[in-house]
Amino acid sequence: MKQGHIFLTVDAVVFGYEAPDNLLILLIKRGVDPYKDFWALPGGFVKEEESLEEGVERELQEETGVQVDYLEQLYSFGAPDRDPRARIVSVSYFGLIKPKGLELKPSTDAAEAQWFRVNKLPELAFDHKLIIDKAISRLRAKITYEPIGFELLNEKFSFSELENLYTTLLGRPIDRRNFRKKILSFGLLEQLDEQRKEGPGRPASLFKFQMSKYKSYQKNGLYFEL
Amino acid sequence: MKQGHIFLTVDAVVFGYEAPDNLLILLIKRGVDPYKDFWALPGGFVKEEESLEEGVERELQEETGVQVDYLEQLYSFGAPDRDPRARIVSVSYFGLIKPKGLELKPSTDAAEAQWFRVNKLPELAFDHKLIIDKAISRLRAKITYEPIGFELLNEKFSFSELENLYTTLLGRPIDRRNFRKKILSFGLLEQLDEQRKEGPGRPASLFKFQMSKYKSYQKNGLYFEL
DNA sequence: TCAAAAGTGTTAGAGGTACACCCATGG
DNA sequence: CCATGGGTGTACCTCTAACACTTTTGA
Repeated sequence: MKQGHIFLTVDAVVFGYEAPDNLLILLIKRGVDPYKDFWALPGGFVKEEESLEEGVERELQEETGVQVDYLEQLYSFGAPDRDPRARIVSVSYFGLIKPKGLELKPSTDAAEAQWFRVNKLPELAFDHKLIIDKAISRLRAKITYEPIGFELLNEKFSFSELENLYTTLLGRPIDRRNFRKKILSFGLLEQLDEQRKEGPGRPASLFKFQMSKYKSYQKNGLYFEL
Repeated sequence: MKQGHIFLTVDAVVFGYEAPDNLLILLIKRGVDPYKDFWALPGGFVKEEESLEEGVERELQEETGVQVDYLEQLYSFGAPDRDPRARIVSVSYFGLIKPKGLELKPSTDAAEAQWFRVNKLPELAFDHKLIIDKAISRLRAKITYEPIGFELLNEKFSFSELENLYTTLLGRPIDRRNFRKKILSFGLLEQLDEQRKEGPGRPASLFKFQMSKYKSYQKNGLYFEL
């Protein structure tokens, strides 16, 4: 089996959402060269017996203590010069995490782990900026045709939270009435007998996304679209 | 730099189209174990100094003699047991080729290279069936929102060729008038002063897809959609 | 009673979908 | 003149997009 020394890592772009308009990304501060003290995506080498997904989840757990609520493969980056040490190909993943999982408990590798606002990112190690840009595009595109936005909200949420999330992600205003109509027309939300009263104003009814219903609809060819 | 021995390959799912209703995939017959004499996707190990794309294109050239007209990354497959020899991660690519490039001239590795109809595929080596299924899904989805179908037709084509292609890929009938109206409404086709007369019937006007126009529209946020 | 956020319907226009006949050519 | 495939227009209906006032609560 011939092959030059090509190494394989996995990296994760994990998004969080902070009401009302902050999209967050989880980064770690590198403790070693190259790019010592630069911020970088969590990730690392895959173990020989674990799947790529298991590798990402393990690295995330080790470096930041978080567990994602949603994970999918994003893209593989393999430019020959992307890492100064050696030829390293990174299979990158795209993760989403609900607000209640946002606390960080870094343990092993990472000197620090921290959430950054997407529009206030620090300078990044390697080609991680490129990876993040791709992840943001994917997120923006994907929320218009798959109901993944719910993975950025807690299980119970109000319509205005959902609306703020979409406004933030799409970067443009949304008509509240049309939005509510459209979302409700999918029949995928369960309205709870519960309201949230915080701050001033009328209390908001809380809803729950019915994932199981979505999955069964999906098989029968239902489409979720904007 | 710790890491178990993980190897990296690239594989390509290359599609061709044969009028009026055959979608083709390019396969090679394996000359060595494991899976000796099974059909498999063209691909192989990446050289240390070449990019992943260069690797795919080189392997394709070596094994089948074809040059793709379109290439994009598909997905990376990395289940620990996908190759019986060792842990091998495959970064798979998705290629399209115009009809005039369909002739095969296998040269180095491959005992044979051959086009197969998608609905008459042989048993495949490794997890290549899985990769192909993913590629077909991607192709089906993508032709509805990006003008990649043109990469499966020669530069000059008639509307009925385009219509047959879409019918084949989508697996459902298309209304000729609505289809023509929609496609023309994008303003991306140039009608040539040329017709094709073959077989019986009225000669068909030929068209050309204006890629450069598409790319400049794209920057200004135009959408191509079904 | 005021401020703040939640909740609610209608209308005009655009776009999608369904549908059938004439045209140009070769044999 | 017949067979074969190419080319064309209209009407309905659905879905989208625009738009403003009332309700509920806490202070």
